[in-house]
Amino acid sequence: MRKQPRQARSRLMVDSLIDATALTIAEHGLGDATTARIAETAGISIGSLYQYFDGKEALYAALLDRIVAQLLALVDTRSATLAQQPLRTWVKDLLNDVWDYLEAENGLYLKVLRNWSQLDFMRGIDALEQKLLGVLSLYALQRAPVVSQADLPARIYILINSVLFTLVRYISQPSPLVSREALIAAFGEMVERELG
Amino acid sequence: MRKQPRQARSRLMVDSLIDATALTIAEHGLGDATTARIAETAGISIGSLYQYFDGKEALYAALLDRIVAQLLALVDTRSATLAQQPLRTWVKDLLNDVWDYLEAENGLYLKVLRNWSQLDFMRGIDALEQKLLGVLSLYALQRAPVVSQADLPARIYILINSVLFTLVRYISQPSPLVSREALIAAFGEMVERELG
Amino acid sequence: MRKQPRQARSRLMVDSLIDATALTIAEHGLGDATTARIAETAGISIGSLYQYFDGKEALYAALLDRIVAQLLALVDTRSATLAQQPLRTWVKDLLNDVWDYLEAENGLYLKVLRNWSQLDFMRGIDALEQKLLGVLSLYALQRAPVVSQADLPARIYILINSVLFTLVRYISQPSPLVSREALIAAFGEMVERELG
Amino acid sequence: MRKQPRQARSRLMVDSLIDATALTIAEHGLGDATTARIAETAGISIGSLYQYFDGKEALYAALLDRIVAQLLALVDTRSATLAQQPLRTWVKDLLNDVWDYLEAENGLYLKVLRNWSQLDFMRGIDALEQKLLGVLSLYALQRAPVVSQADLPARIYILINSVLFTLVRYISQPSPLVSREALIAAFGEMVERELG
DNA sequence: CATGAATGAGAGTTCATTCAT
DNA sequence: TATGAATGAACTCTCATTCAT
Repeated sequence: MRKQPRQARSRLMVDSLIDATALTIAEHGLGDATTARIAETAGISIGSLYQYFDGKEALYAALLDRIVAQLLALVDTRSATLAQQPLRTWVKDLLNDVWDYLEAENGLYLKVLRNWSQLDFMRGIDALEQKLLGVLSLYALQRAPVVSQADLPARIYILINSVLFTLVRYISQPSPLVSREALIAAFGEMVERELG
Repeated sequence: MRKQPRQARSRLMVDSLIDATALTIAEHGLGDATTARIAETAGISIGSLYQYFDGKEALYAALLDRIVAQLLALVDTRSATLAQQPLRTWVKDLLNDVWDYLEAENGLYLKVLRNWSQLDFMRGIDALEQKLLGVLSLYALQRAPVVSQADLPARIYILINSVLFTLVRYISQPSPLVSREALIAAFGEMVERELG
Repeated sequence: MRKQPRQARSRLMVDSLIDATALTIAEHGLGDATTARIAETAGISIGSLYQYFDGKEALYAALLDRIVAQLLALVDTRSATLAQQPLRTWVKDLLNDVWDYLEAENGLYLKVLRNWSQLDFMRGIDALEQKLLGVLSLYALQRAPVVSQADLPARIYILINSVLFTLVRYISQPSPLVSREALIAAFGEMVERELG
Repeated sequence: MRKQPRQARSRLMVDSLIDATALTIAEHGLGDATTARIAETAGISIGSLYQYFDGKEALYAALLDRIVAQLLALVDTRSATLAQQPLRTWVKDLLNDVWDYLEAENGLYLKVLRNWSQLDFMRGIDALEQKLLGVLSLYALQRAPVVSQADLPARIYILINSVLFTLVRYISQPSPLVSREALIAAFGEMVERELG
């Protein structure tokens, strides 16, 4: 990033450009998301775009960062209530949060994610994985400190990836064989079974 | 495909071009896989490339088709032995097959898959999903015909997607927390638990 | 031309290729008349095309030659009767011949001529002009040997060009203001007035 | 036209590109008038060319429009004096104007017109025909309101086309049999005879 | 003689990026 | 700081022509 957006105006500009990037990718696809279109969507000139971002790649990185940050925030918000309810319920609530996030604004972020390559998608999931690993490990320790924790990370790893990828896949391309409720319920049980 | 030149030569050319497409994507990424580079990798002229394929998109589609076909073949080959061994073992064997396939030739197909956008990746998985749904449904019916089959498709859907995406993710970017054996074993158990 | 088409087979081939050239230009326009399409229309391979013609330009030249030759033949055929009827009638008959020729086979040659550039069109008209100049000069000399012949060539030049270009224009893009009969009649009178 | 950049600069650019298009066609012929050559002749980059025109066809259309507009302007300018002189003189003056226009700048526009296909050439002549039809019809009505006007449009149609096409042909490829003066004089008389 | 696969120069066009204003 | 005209490398794709079979 070329400048530190310390000023309010800068922050607005940067946010507006990331918004525009998401909108443009969602509407035209990653391949046809030109800098010109992004700048136009943001309502600024191409020249200005380059004052806030080093180029297209920086824009994409910032968008991915934002999505990850927002997903992390969802987990953070839910974390507080983990101790007060069954794991299954907590998972369901969290998944509903994520679902709502992905479907918000006409599925804006979902469309972005669908255009993303596996490569970058996976890269972005790292942080999310770390966060959930922390939250769930703590939970497991408190509830069942006796359980051998040797394979706990492995289980959590599998669960997180399974749930996340399958969720994105389902929302993108829902199967007529499964309802949203059934999917979320199944995930809730699966997590509880593995960690409970 | 534009032409059907003399059978044998043609198939060789077509195969060689699909190979070249995979190699080029693996090496340069999808965005920098130009027709010129693909033709060069195949050792032919651009003009010839266009005698066998209508363009870049046709090349990509053919590559995806080939990968899906080969994955389907793996499942088909394993299908025969499903009745003769525990589901858990069968799943492990199949996953090892897939794993080997994805790692073959320096991870060629894995690299291709990583560069693929979520969108197209999912599209290609459809056929695989159908096939496994058939195989596993039959198995479940024969083993436990009593079990309520209402949510069987849902369970299979979740399992297939969970396993497949997580597998690609892990092979692409292995976690130090989980070993290959642990992952495969965990999947084997997960499948058996859900369908057994 | 690469070979002297002395043999019957060769003549057939050459004619067939010129036919194909005309058909292709008429259907696709000059810009999209590729050698591949011409060869395909002629029902032979591209390789064979190059055995009979040096290339695209040679093909075009041959087509133009044919059209000019056929127009010349029309004049020749009519020449015989010039002495036996009023000039006006003779002109009308000739123009009807030309008109029919241009409209024959779905306006094949007309379409070709419309796609031709002014440049080549004019080049081809030269021979026609010479021929008509000869025929009409002779006529004028015999009928009115007294008339000062100083500006006879000029008049004939103007008449031929006026009639020919306007004819092609009208057949290509008929004006609702003028009927075919009116146009031909007007030309007949114009010629008679100038040379009579 | 893709953009309307700051008025003055834009018009200059657009005009300069149309100039360059004419020059390039005149020098290399229509078939070899590539966008690269046009941009080079205009002294700008290809990218800039595409900021002002949608492509080659748009450039050609603009050039044809300009030529037609300039020919129309010649007629307009001369129209004022039609009532004050013999028709024959007026026609001669107008033809001299057109002649000078076509020969200006080393015959630039003449060369362009020669390279044009009959098809497009005719299309462009439409407007000219309409204009002259108006001017001459008015003249004919005022001078000889008694004359049956039924075939006036037909006569004018023939005259305009005859004169225009023959003029272009002659300037392109002058006949040694006819002088410029003789040609123009002959046209003057022909028009007067038909409409006088 | 006939074939048609192979060639590759060259076409039109796009777009990330720069920089004078 | 904002602008957007200018750039030109790079892209996809075409097609006249050749030549081994």
